[in-house]
Amino acid sequence: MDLECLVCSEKIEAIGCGLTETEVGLLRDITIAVQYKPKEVLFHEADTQEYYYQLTEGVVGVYNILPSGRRVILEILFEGDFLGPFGKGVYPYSSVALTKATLCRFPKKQMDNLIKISPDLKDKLNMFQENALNKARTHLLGMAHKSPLERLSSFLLLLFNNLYKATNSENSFEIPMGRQEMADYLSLTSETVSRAFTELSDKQIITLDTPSHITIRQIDQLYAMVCGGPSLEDCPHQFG
Amino acid sequence: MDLECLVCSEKIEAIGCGLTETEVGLLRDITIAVQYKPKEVLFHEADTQEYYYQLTEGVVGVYNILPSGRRVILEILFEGDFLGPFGKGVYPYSSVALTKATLCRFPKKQMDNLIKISPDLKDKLNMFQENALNKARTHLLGMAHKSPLERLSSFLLLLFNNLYKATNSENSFEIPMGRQEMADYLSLTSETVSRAFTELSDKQIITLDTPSHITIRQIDQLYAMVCGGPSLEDCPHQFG
DNA sequence: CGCGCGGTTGAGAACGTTCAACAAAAGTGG
DNA sequence: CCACTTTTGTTGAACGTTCTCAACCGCGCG
Repeated sequence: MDLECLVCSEKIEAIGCGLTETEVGLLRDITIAVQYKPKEVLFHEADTQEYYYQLTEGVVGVYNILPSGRRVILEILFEGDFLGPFGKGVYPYSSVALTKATLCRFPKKQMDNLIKISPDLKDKLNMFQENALNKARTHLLGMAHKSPLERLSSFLLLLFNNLYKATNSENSFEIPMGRQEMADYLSLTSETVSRAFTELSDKQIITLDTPSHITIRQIDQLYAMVCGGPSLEDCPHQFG
Repeated sequence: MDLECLVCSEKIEAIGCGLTETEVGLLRDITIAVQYKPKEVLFHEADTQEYYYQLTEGVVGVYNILPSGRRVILEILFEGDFLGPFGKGVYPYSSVALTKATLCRFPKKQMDNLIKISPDLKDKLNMFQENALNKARTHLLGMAHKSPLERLSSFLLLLFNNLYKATNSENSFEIPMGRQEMADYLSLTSETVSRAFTELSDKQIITLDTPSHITIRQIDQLYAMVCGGPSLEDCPHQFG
């Protein structure tokens, strides 16, 4: 997974995004790769924006804290996903590394200037935004009138399709977060998530080797849980 | 409410969106205003895209039907909101008029061509997309771990802020849809929505003159229901 | 070795849904 | 314009499910 970020990639240099060599060089100079440990916060809601990020390795979550004190994880980001731009001024949400994560960090000010002069760069960022909109709508759909089992099933498929589909033939992988984080993403409690895991396990649909190492035994059953049909094609709205 | 659509407005001609007089003229020729009655469908999910729309009057909903047969209303559109572009190919959701509605209808093909040559037009549409993303995230936040009372309260404030805030001093207005539609938007049953209405009524926070004519008696209580504080400022994430 | 954290499991309470009856409003036809 | 029919909204009781609170387990770490 040697993913290169927007500015590191050869491609962006090749097509240029309408930027001169000098400009790309400038951006490259001020852009660094940053590393985070699990549960480290990248930025806080309502802080003034300083950076945009692109995730090159690991999994990152974006969340708000409700007045009640509850945390809602709005979106989960995977490799290649982009964080920003976010309207003007301050961050509209907080961001936390769910696993060890590597990101390319772009200073907002300079990036904004480059966006202004490069239509291609702007297009690229709009693509990311469109992607974010699709993810948000899909998630909304996934939360509406769904049981914990359905929610967890669709979540596991989301992980599987985004992280591990190509990598191994065993259909077994490490879940990149804890029960509470899944609960905050799925609008459940951690106990209910736990019960849903044992239920999927009892039904022989998955196996849990450890709480976070999972093997999918009947992926068709997982799809059926979510969509009614046994494969991805039966899910008109799910998984991008 | 004499809102003019993207192509009808003087502004777009003035700044030109990078288009020539001829091009704007062309677009205007092929763009017509269309009217819908309540519950009329503008387009169906999975149909091939033919048109984009901009809502100039009324309220429109966007929805998907789940495999279970349940309808989920993903977004509610108000005056000025734009429908499209939606990725490539087919509509990703259906769209229905909730009230009598007037929209400007743009043929997709020609519109796409104009987008290609006009950066300003593209920017405008990206603004709409950003707006849609914010709405989706706000809605997601509003559904997470919320009671029917909280959901209905935030929904009523959404309506109030989008439709009636400036228009009258009485804080009384017509709800532009039925109980079932609100239920589908709030992920509840129509019975639960009904109960939530009577509860707000019992608490003297609202008055229901008819099922759809509402007067907000204590708007601070409505805000408190949603955010904890008594005014819009206490809601960091709500209502745009 | 024992403490602490994350995860699992259980019992009870709280809440929303379901099903059903009823009431009110809107639409239809004489 | 009124009576009839249909649709929409309200209310009640029973049920099922998730949350809450609490105990317990297992693993890792000091």
